[in-house]
Order: sequence, then structure tokens, then C-alpha cells
Amino acid sequence: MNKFNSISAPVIRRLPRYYRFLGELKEKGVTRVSSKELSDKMGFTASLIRQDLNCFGGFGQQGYGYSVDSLYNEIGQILGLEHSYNAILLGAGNLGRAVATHMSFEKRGFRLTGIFDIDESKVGAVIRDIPVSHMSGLEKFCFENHTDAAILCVPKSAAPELSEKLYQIGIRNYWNFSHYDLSVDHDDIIVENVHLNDSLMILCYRISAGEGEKL
Amino acid sequence: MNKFNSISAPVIRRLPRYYRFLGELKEKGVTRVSSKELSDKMGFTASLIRQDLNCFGGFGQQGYGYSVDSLYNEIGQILGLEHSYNAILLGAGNLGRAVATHMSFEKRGFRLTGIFDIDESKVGAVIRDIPVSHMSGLEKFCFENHTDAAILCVPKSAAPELSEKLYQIGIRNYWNFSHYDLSVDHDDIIVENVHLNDSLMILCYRISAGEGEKL
DNA sequence: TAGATTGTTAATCGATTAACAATC
DNA sequence: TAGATTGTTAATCGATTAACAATC
Repeated sequence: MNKFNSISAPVIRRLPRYYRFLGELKEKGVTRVSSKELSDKMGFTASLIRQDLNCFGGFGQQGYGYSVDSLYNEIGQILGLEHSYNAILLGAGNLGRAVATHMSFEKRGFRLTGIFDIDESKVGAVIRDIPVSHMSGLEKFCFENHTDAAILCVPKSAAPELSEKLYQIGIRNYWNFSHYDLSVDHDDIIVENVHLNDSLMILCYRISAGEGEKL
Repeated sequence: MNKFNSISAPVIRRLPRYYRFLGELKEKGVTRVSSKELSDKMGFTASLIRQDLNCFGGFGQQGYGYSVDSLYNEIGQILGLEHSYNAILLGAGNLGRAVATHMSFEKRGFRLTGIFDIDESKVGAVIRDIPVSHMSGLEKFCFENHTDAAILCVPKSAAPELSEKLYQIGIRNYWNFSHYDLSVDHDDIIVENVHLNDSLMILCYRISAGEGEKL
């Protein structure tokens, strides 16, 4: 419950995109940028960009534009990337392993502290310096190691029971790759869903509908 | 360019969710459902549900509700899941392998026909009955095998050049896991993005902002 | 028939765009 | 100073919700 509480969802969803484009400009050595230039690059209107950025404060300078470097940093701060939230991964199958090895958690405000699977044959394998533990040790682990968030890479069938367990343990933040809708059971949790099936079906729809525009 | 051309993006993005919940009801043996019941389950208002479904036709029956089975089938049809679009996977790293092994392409309107990687050491490996080919054979493959869509699981740095090549070959539909913005270069393509970094940063923001509501 | 629930129109709400005064 | 570009208010647009007549 801080000062950003009232920021609307569409604005928040655009922040990572700003962050990405500003990062690219930064790498190229660009030091200043106007909302008009960002607009051309990113495909948002300049007006929208100014509105969005102004939700958080006047980062620009009239007649000049925005400093790429400081705007990049500001957005990083707004996103909270300086945090280091402890996250555990549930499910060390293909998807879980890919997520564990593929993501730069440290650059996104997280730290991967534990990996759990129910399959004995996976226990002991080491992914990114972290050994896979058996699910039975989950409770003890969370008791001994403060855990901020859980990454759910388990099959849909395993999700209801597991998520209830995680909730009982006290975890309230979830990055959810399972196709189960966590928010059905509790409404005092934060869930960010990655529904790959849904995404693929939307692509299918758009191809089928012969639609060429962006969605 | 068909009759669904005018359906708005928010409606389309909700369709897979309807499909998912109706599938669950179907499995449970439920045969009819009212917009009110769906509303309670899914967290959309009953009004929104009726509006959404009516974009595509009057599937319901006044005083009765909707037939779970036929509504499920209708939405499947609207999504175009009966298609079998040929898709190739570019990049056989952790993420690519996870996507290849994890997804039920056939249930979502696709068929995985080829896997390509630039890394010689990955060539020859077999993922889901499909051998990984070297990227150099991409053009020939697409020439000989009709290809509808490309799944991009390559690093951001490789994406601009590769996507340009794919565009030249004639591919216009993309499921994009790379962090590169494909739509920057061409606007006559369909891109469905899965930006895992963005998703993780949004979770970080929401935890940091202490926001408990759904986004 | 009476009750229930849709399909659909109208009202509201919120997000985006346009415009422009402030100011660097 | 003059030109450029922001911050911010007002106008527009679109999506969601509410209401209710149609009808099963």
C-alpha cells in the first residue's frame, strides 16, 4: 500500500516495455529522447507516453525531453527491480528447468532460492547451482528460509492442492505457469499468470480470422 | 478477413479462458450453465459474459442458459482449433525444448513440423519425434514443407536477423518468446508475444506496490 | 402459465487521444 | 529570445455494467 497504489493496470503493463526500449537506447549511447521519438519507436502515442510517465512524477524537461539514463533508472525503481525477493520453483520438468535456467531473476527483482519436485528421479539434480529437493521438504524449507514468492511449473492437476499448501505456508505471491486459476480460491494473493495455452490459442484465432493488425 | 474481423481484442483474449472453464465443466459432467453461474466461477460479470458470447451468435437459450457442450465446441470453432497449422520452432535451447515438449499443439490448432538451431552440438537431437536441424537448412525446409507459423525461442540478439529471414521466406505468423519486438520491422505480420521478463517484472512491481488486487 | 435467463439497448465508467498553456 | 517539448486539462473513444424487454 504505497503511493503507486492507484496506478491502473494498463499503465503498469506498459512499464516493462518502456524499460526495455529505454535499455536499448541506453546501450546505443542515446542520452535524451522525446515522447515523440519514443512514440515512433514503440508504437504508443506520444500523448499516452507522457500520461503514463506522469503517473509517477515529472521525469521530463520541457523543451528538452527525457534523459534516457535517469528515466531508465526511474522506471526500474518504480518496478521495484532493486528488490531481491526470494522465490522458490515448484516443478522441475521441462518448463520448470527452462524457467530456472533461462531467466535473469537478479535483474528482475528476484532470487531463486529453492527448487522442488514430487518426482524422486528428479531430486538431486542441480539446476543453476540449486539442487532439486523433494516436495516433502517444502514446509521445512520455507520455515527456515524466508520465501516471498512461488513459481508454479506443475501440471494443472497438481496445482489446486499445491497452491493450497503454499497458501497455508504463507506465500501470497505467485508466478503461475500452471493452467489452474489460482485466484479462484483466494483473493488476497498476487498472481501473475503465464498461460501458454491461452497465448497459443489466441495466435490460432488471429491466424484463422485472417487478422493482420496488432492485438 | 472473415466475419469475426471486428471482434475487439479484449473479447478475443477472454475466449481461451471461457474455453478452459467450459472444458472443466464438461469434464465434471455439467450439461448446462447460466451466465450467472459462469460469472461466479470465472470472476467476470454475467453481463460481460453475455455480451462476449453474443459477438459470435446467440448460443444461449432464454430461461435456460447455455449448453456446456455446444458452447465449448462453438468457442473451439471460433478460436479455429480445428486447424492444423504447420509451425516450426527456432531455437532448441532450454526454452525451446520446454515449449516443444510441454505444449499440446494438436489441441490448439497447430502441428510442430520442424526444429532448428544454429548450434551444431544441438543438431541431431530428437525432441518429440522431431530431429533438430541446423539453421542453414531452414530455407530449403520451408520451400519443401508449407509452413504457417514460426515459434521464436532464440536470444534477443539473434531475433532481428532471423525474423527478417523468416519474413523473406514468407512466414507471417509468429509466436514470439524472444525479447525482440518483431512488429517494429513489419506491420503485416501477426505476432503473439510471450515476454517472460515483462511478466516477471510486473509481478515484482505488484509485490513492491503491496497491491493485493488482481491486475 | 410463471420463472428464469438470454439478447440487446442504454448508461456508466475508464482509458486514450488531442490540445494547449507552462516553461525549459 | 524563439523553438521545442513537457505536464495537464478537456474531448473522444471504447469497453464494461446495468437494465429490461423478449422468449424459452
